Amino acid sequence: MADINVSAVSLRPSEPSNERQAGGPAYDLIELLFFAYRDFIGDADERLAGLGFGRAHHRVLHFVNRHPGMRVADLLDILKITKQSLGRVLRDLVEQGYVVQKAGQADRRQRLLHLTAKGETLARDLALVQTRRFARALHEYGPGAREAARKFLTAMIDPAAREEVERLIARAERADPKR
Amino acid sequence: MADINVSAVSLRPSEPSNERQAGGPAYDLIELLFFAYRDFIGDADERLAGLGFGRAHHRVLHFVNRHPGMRVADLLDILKITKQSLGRVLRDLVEQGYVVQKAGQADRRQRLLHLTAKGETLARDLALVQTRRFARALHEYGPGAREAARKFLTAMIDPAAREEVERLIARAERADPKR
DNA sequence: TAGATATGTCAATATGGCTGACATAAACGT
DNA sequence: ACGTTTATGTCAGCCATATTGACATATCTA
Repeated sequence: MADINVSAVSLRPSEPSNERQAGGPAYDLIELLFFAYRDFIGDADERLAGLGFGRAHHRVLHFVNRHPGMRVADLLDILKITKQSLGRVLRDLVEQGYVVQKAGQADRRQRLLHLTAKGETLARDLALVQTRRFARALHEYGPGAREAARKFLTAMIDPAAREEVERLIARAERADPKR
Repeated sequence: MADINVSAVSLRPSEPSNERQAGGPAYDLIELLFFAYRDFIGDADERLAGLGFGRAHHRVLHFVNRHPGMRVADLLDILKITKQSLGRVLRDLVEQGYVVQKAGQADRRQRLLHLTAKGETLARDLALVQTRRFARALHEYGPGAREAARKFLTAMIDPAAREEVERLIARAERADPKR
């Protein structure tokens, strides 16, 4: 592999040569993100497994909690899965009393999604263990750490999707400005 | 949900009240990490799909590339999957000439894993698109960004697993100090 | 030589994705 | 008012990737 660094991208162009080499794949970061996400997800996985739920259920709980009254189509857009895949987990969640669907008042074709009290409790529990992980990771950095993390994670998202995600978050925060 | 913030964790204890409320779930960060990881993984997914490979193949390629000569048992430990699950993807990769297995010289029961030139090329290609994403996300921060990201991601990993991951990365970097 | 270890493989099962086809109800446009 | 589009649901079947338990083989180790 003589050309190992040919198409390399400089990670820190402003840094000359002191620490580590700037070119070449950032294997360490790739690996760390892999493990970080594995454990981040693992927090919730344990709790969910006890209820017979999987990650698909978690994602639905999360987004419905965060955007109460969202349409099924919105959820499909966000999760980028098919109606059929969503249908299965949504049915589980409705049958077991975590989610309710209410017909839209303006457009009665819509089945607007809401969590029940039971669903909200679970969603919050799941979010809190994950929040605790973020809190621990950001603890030692200064006051700007949270904003920095937010900016960094945003920059990791596809430019095409970024705006949409930012709008999504802004909307949720407007709806619930307390947190 | 009267007790909504009871078990909340402060994200920025040093920050009084200026920006956002410190208590309560960090829904924004949770969501951003979800999308960031989705897109991060998506970079490689596209490339892999063209070859008929999935994420399982990618993980094997990555870790074998990073730790040449690793044992099957080591890989099972890292990936936390079963022998049977690994077996399938490993067979694919061997049959299609991305991975070779060499009997250990000390212990001939071992089937030490190596990438072929073809495998190395693919592994590097995959790593480079992901590196580019990191580079873009860290670009605007200063020279310390890479180390900060590394520290942050490390802190996101389970304390129990952290040491092992750090050892893993350190070992790989010792073996390939150039990058 | 008797275990223990490293690996491989078989059969069966579960989850969570997918596609394509089709159904229903409601809204919308002309 | 009728036809089309939209929002949703559902059926049947397929695929990838994970699981467990059992068992086989080769090799090392005491």
